[in-house]
Amino acid sequence: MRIAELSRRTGVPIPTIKYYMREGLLPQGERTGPNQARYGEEHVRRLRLARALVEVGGLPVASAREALALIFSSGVSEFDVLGKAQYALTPPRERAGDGAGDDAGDEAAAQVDELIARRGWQVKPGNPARRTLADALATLRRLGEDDYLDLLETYAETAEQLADTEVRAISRRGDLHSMAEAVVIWTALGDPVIASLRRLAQEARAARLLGGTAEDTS
Amino acid sequence: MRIAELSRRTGVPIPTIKYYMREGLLPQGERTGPNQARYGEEHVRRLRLARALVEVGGLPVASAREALALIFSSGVSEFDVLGKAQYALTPPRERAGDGAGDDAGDEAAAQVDELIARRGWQVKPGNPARRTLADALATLRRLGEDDYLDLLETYAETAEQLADTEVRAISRRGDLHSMAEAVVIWTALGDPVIASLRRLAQEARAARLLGGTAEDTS
DNA sequence: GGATAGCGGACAGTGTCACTATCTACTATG
DNA sequence: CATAGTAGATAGTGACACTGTCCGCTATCC
Repeated sequence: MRIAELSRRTGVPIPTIKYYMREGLLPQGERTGPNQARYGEEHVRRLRLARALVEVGGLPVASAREALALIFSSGVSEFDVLGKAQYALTPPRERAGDGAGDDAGDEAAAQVDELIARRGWQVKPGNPARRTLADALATLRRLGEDDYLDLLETYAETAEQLADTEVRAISRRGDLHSMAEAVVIWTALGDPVIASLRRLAQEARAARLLGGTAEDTS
Repeated sequence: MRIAELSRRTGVPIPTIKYYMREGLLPQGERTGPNQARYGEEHVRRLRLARALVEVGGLPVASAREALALIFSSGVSEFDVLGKAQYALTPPRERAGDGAGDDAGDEAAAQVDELIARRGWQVKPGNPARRTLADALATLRRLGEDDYLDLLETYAETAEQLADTEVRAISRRGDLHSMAEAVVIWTALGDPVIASLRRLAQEARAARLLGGTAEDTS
């Protein structure tokens, strides 16, 4: 198949496909001449995947490249697919702002460690989610929301349930490639799915508790 | 207080503060002369909030403005704080790509409606989370992950638990202003907190189930 | 009272990011 | 052999979130 068909089948404009190739999200097609190449089903799949990560998952192109490289490489064992995917999928974050004499950050980091230990979780010290979580907690604390501890407990409990179901579902996959793919897809797309469901459930619960009606306020 | 102190106390550079004022995230200070103004505690609080929404919550500046306007206005009843906050906090999304003969979108939208109905949730038809969720599900379907139904059920269940705890916590706040603030903060910052916890729990669960160790793979 | 630092406001500039457009030389196909 | 399509290179675009600079004025310290 040539590039026009690749574009038609995926809905991605040709210039964008070329851009993705330049950026390493897609490999070159099989060359048949100085200005001709052929693309196969793997290109279709990989392009769809790239599009999903960038558009729905909101990943930066560089992170999508990492994630795709992970999926379509052969050097991963099932023991570190997940870790590597998490590294690839977490866009780099700069150190959060250090105001004057601000120790909220350190306290939050300690709190994260404590939470992980208390739950009996085995988490690598380099997992970027530690940092993200600590940053968010530090911010919460700076905003005076220091009564977040019970909410955090609920969140952690909930996250455990999610992770349990997810890891079980993933481990049912046959081959390693399919597992890696599922890990990336669900890590990246699970976030918006969960966020949406949370909002929907919030509105429903609020309507019930506060007696609001289902009228549109727009 | 003058702008230098405002900057010092919040860690936000002066040019950025000026920019936020231009963009309506912060109101003008109380003028004391043609080129002098005074800022109060409310400015500090509002600036910290703005910063948190943009930096940690990842909101576009325009959405942060909406959310702040909601908090610091008086015309909201407790019945629609949540709905309005959700509208304000959901960055506008364009219609997802329509490839050739693609009905995954419609099917996904129907699936969302069905899920909401089955759960007995009362959700306004205009809630933007419907669209986000439908888009994500459609993408999943296009990627061939059509076995997501049981996972979705777990997610929905989980979201309900979260929402229950959250709405209860919010409704314990005294005044409406504090409620509005909490809704915005927790809606925006809850997402990264939950996402991080999910990743941490995933790694822990995976280590347990697949027998991975806690070595660093970096 | 004069030097210095800081201020508010306007406006232009910067860096990043994800594309998008154009051009050239070449190829496939009716 | 005319037309449409192609690969690859390079430059341009538009959105976004700042950031820098300048002006005329003010506050404050010696």
